[in-house]
Amino acid sequence: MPSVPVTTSRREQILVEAARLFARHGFHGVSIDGIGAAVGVSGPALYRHFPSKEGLLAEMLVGISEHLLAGGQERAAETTDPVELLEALIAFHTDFALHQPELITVQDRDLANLPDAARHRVRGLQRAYVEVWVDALCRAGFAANEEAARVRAHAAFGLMNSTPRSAGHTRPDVAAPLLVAMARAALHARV
Amino acid sequence: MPSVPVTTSRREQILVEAARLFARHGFHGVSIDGIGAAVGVSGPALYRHFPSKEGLLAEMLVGISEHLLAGGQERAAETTDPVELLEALIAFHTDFALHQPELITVQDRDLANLPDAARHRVRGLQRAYVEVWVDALCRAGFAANEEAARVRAHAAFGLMNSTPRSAGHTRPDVAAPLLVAMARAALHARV
DNA sequence: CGCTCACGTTAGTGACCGTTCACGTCCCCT
DNA sequence: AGGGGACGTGAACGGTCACTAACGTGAGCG
Repeated sequence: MPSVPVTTSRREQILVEAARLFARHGFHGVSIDGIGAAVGVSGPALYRHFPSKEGLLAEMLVGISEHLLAGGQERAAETTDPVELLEALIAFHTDFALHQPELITVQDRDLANLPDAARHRVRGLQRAYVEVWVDALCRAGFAANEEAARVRAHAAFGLMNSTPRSAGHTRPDVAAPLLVAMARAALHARV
Repeated sequence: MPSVPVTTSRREQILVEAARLFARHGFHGVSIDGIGAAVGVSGPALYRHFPSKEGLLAEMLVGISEHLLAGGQERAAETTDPVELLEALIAFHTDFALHQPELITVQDRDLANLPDAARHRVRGLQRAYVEVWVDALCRAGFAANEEAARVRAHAAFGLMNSTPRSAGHTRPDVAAPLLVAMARAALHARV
């Protein structure tokens, strides 16, 4: 019983291939026909599955934000000790960044291309995810105040999300412990 | 005698405003007319100063890469001790990222939109800049091999380049020491 | 003065692209 | 059997946009 469904629906195929293309060429650098071709159908067939090109992007980015927030909240619910929680958050986020580099890339490059409603939705989810980190950082005593905690959290994201830049050259199993150690050291660092 | 020229040429105006617009909306999300309007002329006047929209982007990205490489090589020439050199590189890069967040954003988001020749040029310059860091990291004993050093360097860039995400909310003079301390800790971290 | 050249302007033009339309096909369900 | 819905196709449409063309203007200068 595999953790990934054996029969990948057309919808999911489209989402996966679109993510790859968006990551490589940017939202506006990819055409509807291009996405269709990548999944073996052509052109306007996408409109059987998504309301528009922007709607496709919206589903992608909302999905990512929800996944991250859910993972963060799950760890926060399981772990009371803030230092331990940070450790779990680092492991979770690093794992995601290493296994889904395209999603990471699209997430912070093409947010601006979302229609207003979806963009606000994603921003809200992202803010909530950041708050999980900020709360842990404050409770752990690693940040003087929330502003500093936010800077630290974003810096850690930047660090862990660097994988799309150095991956391809590097196997995930060698990069992972390195990134985890670096993120931990950065978050613990006294200024 | 100001360090910034009093009379900003039209060319420079265009480069500055285009950087702001590209950072906010992405290369394909900004029209020639939009750039013109931002500098008070309209539309195709740009072609008096740049051969094409892609040429404008090329000049921008090549300029950034050259600036970073020059700064890195300068520090490397002045400093023999590798740990000290890393300190200088961190200060240099953090300062750039904090004061030019738009350039940082465009640099790693719109590389793919360059024509082939310019893109290879920029990639070469970036590689050379990374090599300055990799060399220092290896000599300092902070990385087991060049592969690990490259991962570390990219992770540090991601950390320092996070400023566009958390800036706007945060004054540079409070973020700077924090980012420097985090980058140092991350680079020194034992795995 | 009159030539030139740097710098603008407005009005096209051709290409691309998101989206819609009219139509076909195959499977499922009563 | 047959009807309907899910899914796909190719053709057309409308808008946007990079880029070009034709033209204007004013400053430097012999």
